[in-house]
Amino acid sequence: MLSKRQKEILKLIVISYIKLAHPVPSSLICDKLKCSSATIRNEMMTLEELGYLEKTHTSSGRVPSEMGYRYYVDNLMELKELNGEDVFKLQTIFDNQQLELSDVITKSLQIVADITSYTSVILDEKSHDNKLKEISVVPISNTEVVVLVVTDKGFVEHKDLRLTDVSLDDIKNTVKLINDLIVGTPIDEINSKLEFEIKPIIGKYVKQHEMLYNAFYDVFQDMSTRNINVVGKNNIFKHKEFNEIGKVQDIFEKLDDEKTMLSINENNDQNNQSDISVYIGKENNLDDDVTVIKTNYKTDKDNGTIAIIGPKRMEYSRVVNLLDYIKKQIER
Amino acid sequence: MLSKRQKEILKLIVISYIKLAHPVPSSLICDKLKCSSATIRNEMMTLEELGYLEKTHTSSGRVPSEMGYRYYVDNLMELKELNGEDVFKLQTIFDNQQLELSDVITKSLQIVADITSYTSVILDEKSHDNKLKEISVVPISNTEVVVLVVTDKGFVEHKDLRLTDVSLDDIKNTVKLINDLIVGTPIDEINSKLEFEIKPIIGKYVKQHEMLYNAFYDVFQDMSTRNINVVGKNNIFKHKEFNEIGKVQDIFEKLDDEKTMLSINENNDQNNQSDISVYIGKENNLDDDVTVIKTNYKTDKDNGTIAIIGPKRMEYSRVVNLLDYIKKQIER
DNA sequence: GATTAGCAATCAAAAAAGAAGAGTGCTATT
DNA sequence: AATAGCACTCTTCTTTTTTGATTGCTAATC
Repeated sequence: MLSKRQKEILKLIVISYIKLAHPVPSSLICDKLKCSSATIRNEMMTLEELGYLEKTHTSSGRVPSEMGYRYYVDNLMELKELNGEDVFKLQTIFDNQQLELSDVITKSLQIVADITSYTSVILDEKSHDNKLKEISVVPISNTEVVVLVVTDKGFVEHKDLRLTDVSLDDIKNTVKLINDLIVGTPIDEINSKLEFEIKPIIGKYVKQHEMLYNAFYDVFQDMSTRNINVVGKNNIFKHKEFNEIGKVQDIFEKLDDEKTMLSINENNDQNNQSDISVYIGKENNLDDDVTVIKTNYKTDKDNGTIAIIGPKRMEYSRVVNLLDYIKKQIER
Repeated sequence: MLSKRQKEILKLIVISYIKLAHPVPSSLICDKLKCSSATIRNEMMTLEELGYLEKTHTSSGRVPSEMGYRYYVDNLMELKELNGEDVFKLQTIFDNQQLELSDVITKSLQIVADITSYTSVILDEKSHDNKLKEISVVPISNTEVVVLVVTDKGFVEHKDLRLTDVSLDDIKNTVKLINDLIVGTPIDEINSKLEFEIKPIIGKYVKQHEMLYNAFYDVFQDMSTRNINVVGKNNIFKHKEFNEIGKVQDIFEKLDDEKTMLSINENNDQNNQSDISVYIGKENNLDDDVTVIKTNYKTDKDNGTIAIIGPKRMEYSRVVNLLDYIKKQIER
């Protein structure tokens, strides 16, 4: 258990380090607390022994350890009101009634990336909980047809079919079959229905049924994959912890890697009242030198995760506030 | 006018420098030509005076100048057969009949980026020469409607409309109007027709006509913008000319900048038989340290530009060959 | 007259050495 | 328990030295 003064010192060190990006010397703390640097040094020593602080070399100031950041986030961080300017910039997005939900999310996280210099991530299940509403067929020439798939929440996907392989009638019949039999089915269950209910029937009377089946399979498959959107990647360059070319490359490659990015959504810890999770350094699967702050959102149309990635030396409270604000706004 | 031997030496220096990424010493050349290093040094001196070569410092080997690269590309480069392995990898894409054209282009340029370690760019006019084929309306709930716009070449765009603002009938009538009056119009001319032929009519009887007009305007606007697709950005990290963090950042920012990327398509020089253009260093608008090699393609569906971006020390002949091959394949 | 051998001169890059400064840990004192 | 004082450590910056690659020039050779 840390003493009150120890907490105070830890907090000041974390805050100073976030601001200055430089190991914090005892002198800097003793200015703010009314005691001498020697006293602070003693406390810093014990905080280091306890694992909350680290040194970069024997005679350097102190830097928060991951455990130190964790303690700060869990116990010391104050969530003040969101900065007025930040709110103002975001509000222009939320007030714009013209925008579709997905645009609102992207644009607001673009703004967060811009104002914080961190990197935003949006993971959404394009068609979570969407059900097939209607498939329509639009012939566009003698040799080509466009098939349009619409869900009950307004999500649309399309696919071109060439008539060299299948006849227009076969397509129309197949689509009618799908419309009759599996409209209303959730998107992620459609492909099994397609296989067991549609395929056997079209198999009988459609010549190139294999090809037709594959085309629809692809469309539905595509609809049920997750969307990954990373905004403000170039902000990575702005932080001094990533001033080494190999480091930046590493992170860029991870930001481009689907598996890694989808893993942001995985370890959902429930024990968090505000529903915003912070993963510091080794706690995330991305990179030991970054922190990921994320939250999930649910709307009647969509379901997804938004996250901010930055150096461990991140403005934790500001980012938590921003995410919280955005989450609430998009859930309205 | 360069002597035969001077050409030989320039060519060898360019090739060696491309391979070794290190100023080329006279000794390296005299191994290949049968004469002494002193002779080569003399020739190198005159080539430098003429502007084809440069030194990094007084006693360094020689590096091709931009003029040297230019001379190499215009006069010395041999376009041998495309490497069998390269062809093989690409062929798997072109042989796949299932893929849509845009996927074929993206995937083949993805492969080029992978095998060369350069960066690929695809600029396409989504709906170049596309004409409006049909607009259809799919109601998806009591409060929401999806409007689908399809062109004669199978390009699809959609837009969600909320019924809080406009009635379903108003939408249907407007769509009928558009279908009756401006189907067949090229996409990039539609918005002026929309303004002068549709807006006045709906203005009379639709309450929220402004909002409805804007919605359609947005869709068509969106359809007539150009698509920019950059593949293999992270390959930038792999070249030693970009081993400085500021340099990489610069290039990344340019690769993300629409204006800069669209400018790749601008200066079209016709005097090039093979239709493949090479812009070395200052010749391009991107960055003095890169070369851009590009070509335009035309198909019945689409019209666009593909380009490869790499260091000036680029495998010119290989890239030209690859682009030429891809261009021919997609134009089939 | 072109080519070559030989050699001093040049400069980058790497390694070593030195100087300055920031900040600590420890000890003795308040 | 808190503090003043000071030697010690280690980084960073600057300077010097060393090494090695490669050139340009001169004089000899083909």
